Order: sequence, then C-alpha cells, then structure tokens
Amino acid sequence: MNDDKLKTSAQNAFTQYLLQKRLRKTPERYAILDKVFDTVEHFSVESLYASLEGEAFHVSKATVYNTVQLLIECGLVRRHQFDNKSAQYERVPGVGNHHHLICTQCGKIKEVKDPELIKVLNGKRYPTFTTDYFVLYVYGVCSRCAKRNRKNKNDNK
Amino acid sequence: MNDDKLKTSAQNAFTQYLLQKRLRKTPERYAILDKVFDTVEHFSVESLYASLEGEAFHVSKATVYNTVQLLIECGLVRRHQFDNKSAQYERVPGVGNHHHLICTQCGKIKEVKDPELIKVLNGKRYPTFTTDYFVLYVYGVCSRCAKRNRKNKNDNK
DNA sequence: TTTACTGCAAATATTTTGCAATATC
DNA sequence: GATATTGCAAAATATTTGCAGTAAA
Repeated sequence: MNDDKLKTSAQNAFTQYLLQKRLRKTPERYAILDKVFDTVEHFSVESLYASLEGEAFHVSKATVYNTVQLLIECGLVRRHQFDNKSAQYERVPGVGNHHHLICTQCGKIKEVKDPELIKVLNGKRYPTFTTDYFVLYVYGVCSRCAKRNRKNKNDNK
Repeated sequence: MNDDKLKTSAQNAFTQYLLQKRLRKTPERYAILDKVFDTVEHFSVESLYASLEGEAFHVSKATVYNTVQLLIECGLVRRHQFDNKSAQYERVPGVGNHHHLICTQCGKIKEVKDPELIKVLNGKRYPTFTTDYFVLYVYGVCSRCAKRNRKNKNDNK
C-alpha cells in the first residue's frame, strides 16, 4: 500500500469511526489526520502543531491533543513514551509492523522489521484478552555507543 | 531465586556499579534499593517516596529520582510509561521475564509469562546493536471491557 | 436549534535544576 | 580536604481543564 492509498483508507476509517461514535466531522480533525499520514517519522503534539501552523492551518494545541487521542482510539495512531519528555506518536504502518531498538546510553531509536517475529507474535493468544497489536521495545547499546565505550575503556588504561 | 537472594544480589550488583563508576555509597541509595526490591508491583517515584516516608526514612524526592535513574542505568530497574501520568518502574524480575497486557479501554495492566516467547526473543540478534533486554506490550481489550462492550451493544438494540 | 467542538488561558502534575549544607572517600 | 550527594524550593515542561464563542448536524 502506498502513502496515498494509506491516507485514503485512514480517512475512510476515521469517517466510519466518527459516524459510529456520533462525533462531528470537523475540518480540524481531517487536517490533523492528513498531516499525521503525511508524516512517516515519529512526531509529538508539539511538532504536529508546528507543522500545521507552518502551512498556515491554525488549530489550537488542545484540539491537536484531542484529535490525536481520537486517532489512537480508532487505531490509526500509536503512542510511545520513550523518555520523560513529550510523548511520541506514529501513524500505523501500512504493511507489516516494526519494532524499536532503543539505545539505553544515547536514547537513539532505530526501527527494524522482523517478519518472522511478527508472525510468532500474531500467532499468540492470551486467555481473557483480545489482542489488537503488539509493541516491542528492544533495549540495548547501539554500535556508536559500543564503540565509544571501547574507546573510553582503552583511554583509561 | 527467592526475594532475599534477589535483594542481596541486587545490592552486590549496585555496589559493583557504584565502585566502577566511582560514585558514592550513601545510605539513601541503599535504602531506596532495598525498598525497590521489597516491592514486587509497579511503583512510581511518588509511591516509592511515600513508602520510604512511611517507615520514617526521609529522603528528598530529588534523591529518589536520581537513585531510580542510577538503578535503571545499572540494569536493576525498568521504566514503563503506560499513560501520561507518572512513570512506572519495576525491579528486574528474579527468574524469567514477563510482558504486559494493556487494555486500551480501561488501562488495566496484566502481567503474563510466556517462556516460549522469551526463548524466541532471547535468540534474536540485531546487526550493530547489542541487546540487553526486551519489553513487550500487548495492546487489546480485557475480558471485563469486552463484556461491557457486548452489554452496551445489546442495550442499544 | 441543539450541543459538540474549538481556541484560549489558566490550572495541574511531574520532573528537573540550582544552590547551600553535608557526608563520603 | 576535596567534591559528590543531599534536601529543599523554585523552575521548566507537558498535558488537562473550564468556559465562552462557533459551527456541525
């Protein structure tokens, strides 16, 4: 699925959700949805807000918060909180899933796809719990930090 | 490993870490470590602080924040941020690992063990990344919410 | 016409920071 | 004795809330 199709399908899903919950179809909500689906990377409420202001579409931050929450509830956006700064969000991936490698030293985050693991996870069933999706964080040390560690160790000798 | 042994081994690991980093072995740090390892459930800085006050051991919140951060850095504590309230922490599990089932409707969190999955995860290697541990969140709907959903749907008919 | 939604500003809550006093090494 | 650590309070930051005005249904 390419990005255009992904966006269209997200718009349709959002409309369905709004109808079902009897919520209103406001221009603000669709503008935010569009911007979210133009964004491949992680984003924060702040960066999303700035990005909307950047193209001269003004929405209040409260509305951004509200709408992102709606998008999470209807499954179009996922929330991550990697540190105790602001929450990070991402649109749901088009095809496949990915997980996050998090460096415990520098905080850098890398996305990796692992179809085999996704398969194992999707096969999982838990009693008395209906699974929607999985979020896997792999904590460790990235190559850059590992290199720096080796260097520092040698310097101390 | 029982809880006493777990605590002792955590104390030793912490001491090693402090020595290695040339940090000081203060009574506050060890009191916090002890309290953390007396706590099986998730805790917040606030609850940890209250718990220490409760047994008349006074430490400032800043020190609790600092020490919890240290414990994370030396791998004895893990951090979760399930919502945008305060961060939740937990001591590292004695044996095996567990992951978290998170209900997207009521926010309830349940821990489950899945040795088979742990095994698959532990077998994983990522290029240019040295894995320390995995954190898996399974998002979905708990049985209580599923039941309530069915009821509401019927009520609307 | 009804009332859900928006924008704005104030309120809340958590975490971080600065600094003087203290305790570890 | 040097300085890392503590406690306290103030500051910084993210998110939530209340309310009056606006717009979707």
